[in-house]
Amino acid sequence: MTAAEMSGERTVAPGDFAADTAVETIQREMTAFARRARASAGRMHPELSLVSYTLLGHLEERGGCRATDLAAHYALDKSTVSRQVAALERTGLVERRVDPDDHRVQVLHLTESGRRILAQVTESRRTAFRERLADWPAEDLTRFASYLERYNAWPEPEPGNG
Amino acid sequence: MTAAEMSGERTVAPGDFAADTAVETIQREMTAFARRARASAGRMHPELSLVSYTLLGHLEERGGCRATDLAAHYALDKSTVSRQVAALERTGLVERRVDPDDHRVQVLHLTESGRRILAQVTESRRTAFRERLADWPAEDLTRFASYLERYNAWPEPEPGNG
DNA sequence: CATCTTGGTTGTATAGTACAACTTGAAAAG
DNA sequence: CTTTTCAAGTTGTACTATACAACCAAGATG
Repeated sequence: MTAAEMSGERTVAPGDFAADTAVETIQREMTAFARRARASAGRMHPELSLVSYTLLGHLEERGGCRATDLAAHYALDKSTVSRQVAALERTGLVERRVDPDDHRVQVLHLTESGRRILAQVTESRRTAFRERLADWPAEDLTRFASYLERYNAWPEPEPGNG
Repeated sequence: MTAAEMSGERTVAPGDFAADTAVETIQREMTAFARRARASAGRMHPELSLVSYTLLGHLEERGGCRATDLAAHYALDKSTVSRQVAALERTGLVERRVDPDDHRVQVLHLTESGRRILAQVTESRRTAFRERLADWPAEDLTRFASYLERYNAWPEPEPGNG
């Protein structure tokens, strides 16, 4: 056990070598993960890319929203979202309803098919994650989950909209 | 049995709801992170993409290796690596030396410039990560780091070479 | 030598992305 | 009520990362 660990919890300070190497490791591992995730998601579910999956997920969670909201939430350019949504509409997973109060706005909703596919992919992803995490002690899982939430809570700059 | 298990921690079992929601969270947060990482890395360092960065990093770590090794290590198709390396060579960050024992093989090495740029980007990434993790207790950092390593240790299928 | 294997490149196609220019409709300013 | 400004989306264009298939070149094996 390191001195840092023995002395209880401290925040990072210059010269804290254990924390330094931990930061290095986090950086390296997050990078490695990021590099792989897209391709591996694509291989797992050719029918729904990682991006489409997250967009559908947001629609389900929110019960429909505007393209602009998706762009803001996911730090994507509105043109990117426009094309993604167009593709999802073409494949019948999403439908647009013009907001009667503001004809510029198109509120996006999952279709029945969209809901079904999303559920399928969610289930299959869940299975994969479960398998991957099967040997983990429950306490480590909950800690890992909270670390990730905390890590991701950091605000990132947004393109096109920020 | 691990120390964790002895101390009352359990691995995931059906019906363990705390673990279930933790797995959900991990899935959601890893996904969110993966979606953002590339673009955010690109905004941080327009001069060196995430992929190029990791390739250079591997070259530095190994003190030079073959394109095929990079492809295997990063689960990339050899054509992808070929083009990435070609780009890195064009920008003078990498040089190739034909292996005298096997003229098919081109051993890749960082150039001085490559080493310098890599160091710069590493430093700037390190700073960003440090800032982001500044408020974390040291113990959480080391745990998070070890969770990530464990998570990433899971083998993923390789395209083109696997 | 003939064939197989290995390392690498090139042709082609696709997804995802951004930025800039544009359209359309709403809201604010005069 | 115009005119200007703003907001939501779309489209044109370009670029990166990627895969797969077809290929070439050079060793290795029969």
